[in-house]
Amino acid sequence: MKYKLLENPDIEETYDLIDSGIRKKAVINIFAYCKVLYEGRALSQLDWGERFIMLKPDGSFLVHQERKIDPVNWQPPKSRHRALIKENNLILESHRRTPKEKLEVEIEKVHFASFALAEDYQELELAGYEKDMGDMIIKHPNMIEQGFTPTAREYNTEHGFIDILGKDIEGNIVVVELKCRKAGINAVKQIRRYLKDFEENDNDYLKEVKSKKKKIRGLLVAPDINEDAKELLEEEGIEFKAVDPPKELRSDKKVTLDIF
Amino acid sequence: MKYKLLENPDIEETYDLIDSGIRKKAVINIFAYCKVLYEGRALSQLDWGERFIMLKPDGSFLVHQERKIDPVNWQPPKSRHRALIKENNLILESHRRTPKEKLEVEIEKVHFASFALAEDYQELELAGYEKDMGDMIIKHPNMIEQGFTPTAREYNTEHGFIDILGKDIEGNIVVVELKCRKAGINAVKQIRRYLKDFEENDNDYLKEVKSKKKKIRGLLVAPDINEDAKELLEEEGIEFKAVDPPKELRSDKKVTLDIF
DNA sequence: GAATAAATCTCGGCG
DNA sequence: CGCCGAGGTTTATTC
Repeated sequence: MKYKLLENPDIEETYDLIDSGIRKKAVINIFAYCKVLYEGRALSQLDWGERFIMLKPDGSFLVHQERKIDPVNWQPPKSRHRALIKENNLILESHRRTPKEKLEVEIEKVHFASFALAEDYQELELAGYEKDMGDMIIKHPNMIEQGFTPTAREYNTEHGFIDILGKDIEGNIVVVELKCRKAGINAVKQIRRYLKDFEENDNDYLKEVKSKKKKIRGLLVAPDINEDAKELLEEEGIEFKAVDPPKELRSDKKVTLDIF
Repeated sequence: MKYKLLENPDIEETYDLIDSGIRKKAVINIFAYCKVLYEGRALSQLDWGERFIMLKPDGSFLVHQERKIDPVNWQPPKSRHRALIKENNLILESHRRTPKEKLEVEIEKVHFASFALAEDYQELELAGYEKDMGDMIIKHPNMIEQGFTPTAREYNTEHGFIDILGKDIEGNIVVVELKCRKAGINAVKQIRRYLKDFEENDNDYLKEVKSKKKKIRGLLVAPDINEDAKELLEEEGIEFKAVDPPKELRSDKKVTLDIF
């Protein structure tokens, strides 16, 4: 189930929704009449009122009022949430170890609530960065590996653009994803998604692969990779090549929209 | 209508919901497959993916992914939003003048969308602040006015706690609201709400007022007050008394939960 | 883990 | 409008 939406649910229905939402690692959204208590790096209280509550699968917890960009109360990623029913009210608790802090939301009435599994493989790309790295690799394809030949740039798939598409020395297709900073797990998920899209969609490359018995390789190119990403990488048979971004990367440049 | 909730709406239904939500000054929440472009203090693009979008009536605009407490893209308060339909996709635009910046969200598919008018009269109360001011006034009630006598602290009403309840020299009831910083319009709304709650609910104070033909006065106590607040204050017949918070306010103190 | 630096920092206050 | 300072800053990087 991709999402679930409840209008005017009672406390128990909401409890079940939150509980299953947390287990599914979904994003939970609630509009409710509530009261908030925070104890940790500071101590604060927010009396009864109607707010928007968001629980994210990374352990973030947000309570938004109808003003401001920042939440009025929150808990950072990696916090642990749980729900419980006390005296016919719903209590949402979020804890963190270091520093020790606790957020407690008491809910009296829920207007609507939902959980949703968001498919999102994209990271925000600030202008200029990946672009510079791509330029460098198009210019010097041997940086990636001996005999690599780029065939397309920003190749469109259903879920976004493959940074560089190319062939290796044996004629296998290579799907290259560039990151100018240490690659995280999302970069690997992104390549995995592209490989899937690529294999599911008919295209000239795919015909060639099938007819000539060639492989499709996934290759992540970044200055470094973190532990989580490395694990998934090996699990998925995706490769990694350490490449530092060009040095002028950090220089201030005038960027305009036309680079897209 | 307090809120409206649409499941799996088409682009035009969503457009109508957003349009009326903005006019009603409601908070709008959307879960959708979208793409984001930002141009302003920086330049960024976020390719297609499923995200949570929130538009607030103060002009804030948030795009949340399923990680982090900060939005991946946003626009600050006082931005101007509008929706339009282009080639069967829904476009949400948000502009700001100084600095000039623009956020553009292109939406292809909406899973669910809502607007909601949140009743919320409370501001976050950080421990120690109002408390210190209250202590000072309980100790020296003449600071507020000659002959003022506190009768209750944190007096409970339906919509929160009245900071100090007391009597003036003529025996009229005084509802006192404390702010340790410059009071805004919300402080006045809060007193107005308390006065209403107080008058609607039976209690001993109210009986006394009725039997002895006394008045109920609203009094805002803060170091200063802004123009908006002053206007509403006079309109509502609520009074204001300038009082600076105690100087030790900023000192680090050990605070515990029992102060609430 | 702690320490450090950047951020479309945000938010409030004051001139 | 601007600058300045604080924040439960958050976030990523380095050690």
